[in-house]
Amino acid sequence: MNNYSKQREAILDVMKENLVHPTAEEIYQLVLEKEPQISKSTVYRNINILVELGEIKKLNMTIGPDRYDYLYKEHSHAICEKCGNIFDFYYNFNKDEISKELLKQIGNNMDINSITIYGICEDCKSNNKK
Amino acid sequence: MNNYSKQREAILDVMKENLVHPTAEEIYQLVLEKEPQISKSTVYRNINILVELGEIKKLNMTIGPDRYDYLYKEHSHAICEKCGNIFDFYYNFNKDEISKELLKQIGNNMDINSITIYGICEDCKSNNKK
DNA sequence: CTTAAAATTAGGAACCATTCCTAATTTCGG
DNA sequence: CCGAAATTAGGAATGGTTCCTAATTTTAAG
Repeated sequence: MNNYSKQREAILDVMKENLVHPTAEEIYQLVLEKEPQISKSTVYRNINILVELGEIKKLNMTIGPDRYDYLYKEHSHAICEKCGNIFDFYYNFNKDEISKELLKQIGNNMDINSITIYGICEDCKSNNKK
Repeated sequence: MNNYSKQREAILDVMKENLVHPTAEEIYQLVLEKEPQISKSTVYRNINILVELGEIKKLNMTIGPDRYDYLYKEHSHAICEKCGNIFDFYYNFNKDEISKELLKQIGNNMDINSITIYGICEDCKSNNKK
């Protein structure tokens, strides 16, 4: 099972130890502490491989660079479109019913990977300097 | 009310006429037909202004450049993380209950703007050349 | 109208995040 | 071991987007 390169292992370790939705750059900085010679392209390449393998999840941001999440436990995300803050939360979406609706409406039997809430957080509502 | 520049009007018109989730580049190409001298920076700047004003919505993609949607009617999106296809659909998410859960779990009274499903579409499941 | 201030523009440079390229190194299977 | 396959470091290249500037357009007031 452990047939990853040590660089890829180090990246996955960083993700497990930092459940804070880091950007690729932040992952790179953290991995540097374990593997000081690692290159940024290796980090990007392995992040993509880990996403492809389903080990980590890419979070699609409205602002700023993409972020990544280690899936220690199933959860959803609520993302503030103004400040980019990501909140983990649990909600029992009725995926079966949503799947059925999708099939009915779009004629496509999708596999649902995740459900994300986009909105405006409390701070951004009150700090509304516009 | 019509105190938009003609360039901004043209962009909004293009969005109303093309409910196909275009990228910024595609919007630029379409607007060129109406305003042949428009520059790409004007398109980007006005897209951002229209998003800020809530006239159009930015869709956060797992792959490829961001896409935009004119909100002719409230709907949700199901996005394929592999091919980037976007499907419009209607589902009566219980936003009040979700809001309450968010407040309880993350202690933040967010305004929910949209709920997006990320998954793998039927085609990408069967065309799985991996 | 005239005019000054404010907003917007075109065009291109700059920027940032990410991917691609290459030659060298490491890992894997037999 | 040994050859093939995978991975790496490092840097160049790319793509998408934002920023800068001087010129133009729009707006509001007189």
